[in-house]
Amino acid sequence: MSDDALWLDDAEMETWLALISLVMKLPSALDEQLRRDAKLSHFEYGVLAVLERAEDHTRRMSDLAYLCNGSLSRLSHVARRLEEAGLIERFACPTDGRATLAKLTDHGLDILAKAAPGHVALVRHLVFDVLDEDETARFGVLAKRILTRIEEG
Amino acid sequence: MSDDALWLDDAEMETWLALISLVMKLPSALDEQLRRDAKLSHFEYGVLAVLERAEDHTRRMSDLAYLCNGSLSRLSHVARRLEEAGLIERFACPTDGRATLAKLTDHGLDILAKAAPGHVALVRHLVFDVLDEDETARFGVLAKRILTRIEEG
DNA sequence: CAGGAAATATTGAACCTTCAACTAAGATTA
DNA sequence: TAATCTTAGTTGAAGGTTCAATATTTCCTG
Repeated sequence: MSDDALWLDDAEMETWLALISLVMKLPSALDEQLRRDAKLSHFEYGVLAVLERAEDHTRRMSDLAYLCNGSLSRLSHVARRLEEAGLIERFACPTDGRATLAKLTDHGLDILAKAAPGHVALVRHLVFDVLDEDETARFGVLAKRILTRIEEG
Repeated sequence: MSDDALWLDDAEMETWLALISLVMKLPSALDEQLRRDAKLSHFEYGVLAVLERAEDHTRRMSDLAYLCNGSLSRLSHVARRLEEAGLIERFACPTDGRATLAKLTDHGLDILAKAAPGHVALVRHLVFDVLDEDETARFGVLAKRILTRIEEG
């Protein structure tokens, strides 16, 4: 970690304040819409969405946690609630006795399909309606660069 | 809200996944360092940092909540804990009987000063070490544009 | 292959945030 | 100015997340 430059200059501070505000406010905005339209948190929506794209609508808990950007413990609690609500089911992995597989149920797929259009519309409204094609690409590149740093830690 | 384009194209999806991962992982990264070095959450650090820059190290609760990107209720709970820990104090506003003012104590300032270098170093490491001057400016502009949308909602 | 180390997942407790209800004070208006 | 509306803040309960401890299985090593 570079310790030389010990404070942020004005331009850096301006960008940092924008980023940190974005980071703190985007989740609430997404949660609000999903909670209202589908009684799901954004994290729960993410779990369903990842499963929907997975082979046989099934994934290992630990893979799922990674793909959903959450801890395994967090996922485990959420999975219990989703299972109780009948949106997913869990069962032992046949090839690795330690692993648990989570699978999207038909009901879960229904709920996801009902929630998705409103969610996508919001994402488009908040992000892609204000970024042109070029800006979208550049923004993604920079976000990924920061993300890589975070994941290295 | 535009309802026309109902799904994200590949480039948009790529950028969206990067952004949402960033949004979900940055807080934990910041929390971890601050928790370890100063026993503060990032939100608590933000409260102290905003007060430090305020006139007389004092601000109204509602202004503070806005500047910290949190709800007034959240701030109220956090302020109680910070007050119990002696990092801030609260007192009635002399000019508006409804308002409460929060003020950074000397002890709070000490704790903040102890936490700041590590925090800034982490921010620099995660963000500004991987963005040049031009990228920093552009990234800030785009983040602010999205932020504006969120705040309009 | 026995024993220890690492990986996978769950659980309960502690902690934090959100939500809704409530108190109190200032602003508005009839 | 009395009645009402709005603004500011706090609080307790409900719900979600983190952290540490635990159980179980697999992998590795001597």
